Amino acid sequence: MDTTQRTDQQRSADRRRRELLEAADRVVLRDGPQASMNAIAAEAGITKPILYRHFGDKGGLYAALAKRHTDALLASLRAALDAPAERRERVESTLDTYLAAIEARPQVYRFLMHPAEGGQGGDQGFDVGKHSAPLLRRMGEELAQVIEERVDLGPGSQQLARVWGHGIVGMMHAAGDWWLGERPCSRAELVRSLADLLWGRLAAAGDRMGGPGF
Amino acid sequence: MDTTQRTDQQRSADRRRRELLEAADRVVLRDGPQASMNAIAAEAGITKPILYRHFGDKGGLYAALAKRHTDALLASLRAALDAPAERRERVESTLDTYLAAIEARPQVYRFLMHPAEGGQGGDQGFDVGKHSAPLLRRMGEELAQVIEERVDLGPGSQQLARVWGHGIVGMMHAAGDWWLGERPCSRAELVRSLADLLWGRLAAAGDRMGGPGF
DNA sequence: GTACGGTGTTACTAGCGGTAACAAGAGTCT
DNA sequence: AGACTCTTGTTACCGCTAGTAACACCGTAC
Repeated sequence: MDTTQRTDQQRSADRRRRELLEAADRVVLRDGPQASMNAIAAEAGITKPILYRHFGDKGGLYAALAKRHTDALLASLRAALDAPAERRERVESTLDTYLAAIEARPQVYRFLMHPAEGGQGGDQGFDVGKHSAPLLRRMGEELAQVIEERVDLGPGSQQLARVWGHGIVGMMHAAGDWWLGERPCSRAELVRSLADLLWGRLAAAGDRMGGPGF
Repeated sequence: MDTTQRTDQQRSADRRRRELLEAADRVVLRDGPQASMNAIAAEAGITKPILYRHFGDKGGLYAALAKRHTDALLASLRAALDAPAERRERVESTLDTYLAAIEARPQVYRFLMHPAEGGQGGDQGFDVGKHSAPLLRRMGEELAQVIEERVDLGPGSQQLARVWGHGIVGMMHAAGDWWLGERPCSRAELVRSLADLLWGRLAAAGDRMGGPGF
């Protein structure tokens, strides 16, 4: 009686929540990250207070929205990361997966990473500053875990793996961001270049002028 | 007559501008990145429209503010980057310079990188999203130029250098951000770990379980 | 019937970025 | 002297935002 009622209501609420998130998604993808709560509510065919009842505040809505995309992206990355292949191949495949994702849906990516970039109007966009870090952090921790599991780094391996995880994710992120804006080369070339960097080609290359003393 | 007059006025305007920027700096460092134009104007002892006459809009003020810090940081980095030392030493020194800077003035750093992170109030903070990229971009391009000048990368070196420049800067940034938040190790250890990563230790390390086939 | 929990609305607050309109001082030209 | 202009400063406003309070409706349980 009470239980079935409750579950029914809960289900209904969950479905509604999903609908609202999808509406928010549409608006954000259309209007850019500075989409207002009013606009999202209108797109969902309702008014603001309902949105606030479901998500608390704008940050809550954003967090829910970001979690969806982040989870999806992380799942893809995990697949590439855990593939039964050689390390170099796995690294390249992971890089490529990430870059393909941001290439395929740049607006989603920009929304997750850069709060209010597009649009000429006011700048009260989503306060993604508080949340973009968590995305990068999650990716960094995930990668760190995989590194620690699969690579033999000797003593201090856990700490080293975490540094590397966050570092590599940052490299991927920044390079991808720059590449997405300028498109100076193909995705494959970018992947190769980054993998080369991780493979120590910087250390292996010779100096261009004079000796190391100058 | 006209010229001296003009230069006088220009000088006065420049001085005023600098005063305003210093006031803005104080407010941003005190109130966090969500400092309002009103608050900055009040700190400077004036009212909003003057601020707008000097900087156009909030983005302009932020850009001016960011340029000061960015220029200072870039100058330090250039010094470390151009030092007459071996490559590994130069890399470590540059990493350390950057990390020391963000360690010494985390509030400035957070302001430059993360728009509205602190504070519990409204989220109409500085719209740094539009401008944090430029900082990373500038660092990336700078590093790319140094790499291209000093490292012999064979054909396609320019493009490779740019990819690496942005990638390394991103690595430094993300790792530094994470490190600043968690402080899991000393600065020196972090520097060493990152340099090791760039030196190909990831590629050189052995697998932990099974062969590369699993 | 009536009380109730959920869904929805309208109407509002407080604060933001940004601007128009106006006032006052200082130097300049006639 | 008086009018003209330029800079510096103000007050008062606009339109927008996030977020909230208060009220209305509707199906169900007793």
